[in-house]
Amino acid sequence: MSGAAAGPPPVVAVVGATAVGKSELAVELARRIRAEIVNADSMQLYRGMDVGTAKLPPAERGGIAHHLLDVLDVTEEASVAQYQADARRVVDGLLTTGRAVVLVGGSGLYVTAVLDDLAFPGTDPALRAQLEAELADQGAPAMHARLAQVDPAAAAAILPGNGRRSVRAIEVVTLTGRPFTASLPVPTAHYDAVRVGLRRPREVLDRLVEARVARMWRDGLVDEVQGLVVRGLRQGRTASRALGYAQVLRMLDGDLSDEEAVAETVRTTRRFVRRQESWFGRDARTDWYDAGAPGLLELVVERVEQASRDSSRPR
RNA sequence: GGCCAGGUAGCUCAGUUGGUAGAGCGUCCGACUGAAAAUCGGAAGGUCGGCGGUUCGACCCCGCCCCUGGCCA
Repeated sequence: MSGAAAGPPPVVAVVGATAVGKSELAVELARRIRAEIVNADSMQLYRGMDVGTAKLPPAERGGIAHHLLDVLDVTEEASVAQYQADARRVVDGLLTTGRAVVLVGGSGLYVTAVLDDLAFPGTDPALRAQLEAELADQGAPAMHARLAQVDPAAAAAILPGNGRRSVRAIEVVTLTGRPFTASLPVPTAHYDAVRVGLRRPREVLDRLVEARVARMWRDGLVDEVQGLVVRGLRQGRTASRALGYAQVLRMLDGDLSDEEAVAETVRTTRRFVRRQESWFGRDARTDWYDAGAPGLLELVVERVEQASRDSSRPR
């Protein structure tokens, strides 16, 4: 034991499906390792989207600074590339001042964008709009066929029915003159992070989701959405599609009854949970923990400290 | 007790000149580079209520029975 302050402060990522308990663990962990928290949840970026995103209320943040929460207006479009730049800036700033980081969130691509080396090719709003109009007009298979002509490899990796991805690929090829990387590369770490994955049995998670959605309704999600409509939620391309928000909007339009909106939100959230597990589950660098197990915090703290010792040890 | 309508995938239901069954949702699995709480794909799953009969062959036609709902007594 040669005292503290050997290696660089740790970067810890807490990942896992919705409602598994990431936010709470992140706060406890941050207190223990004297870290600050960086949000990696695409919808918690929005100001005013609190109830429906299960954003931790300030009173429950344990005095820990939370970064990249409430940084977007509901009318602004979220973007991974923008998020990546912001998050990297925040993380680098913290590390520079010797502060540890807990990155927490359920948006898989966002987490990857921060932690791994991933460069996003540019975008062009006008071109994008034009391609999207063509997609709406001609359909996904037509766009895919077009992609096949300019970038056969990308076309092979993108399914014909997926118009969105075909459009983006065509955009990138047109803009850069280079092929679009349609398959995720073998990850190269940008930060030497400890990845803490939280999981629970499906049946448990499904019940938690159900309970969470019911609580959101009780806690005033409908009022929250009505307030956000005034601030332009309907015009917000990304925000208006958030789970729960999209369903309440349809309810306000009379397309769904109250009960149907709740049921639909539960249904789509469960689907989302499965996608999250699919995304996070394949990263072999993640250490998985049963989120319901006693002593979870100690296990995770131990893991982080061990990682710190390893990285400060001369090689 | 009589009449009518039903009984097909976990759920809701399609399925006519009789040729061993489909959809949506759910479930499981997966893809994913500027909307990612988005977008898209694959798979599993059925003694077609039961037993007989007609037929080369029955989810389909005939008979009996069971179950559900409704109407009439």
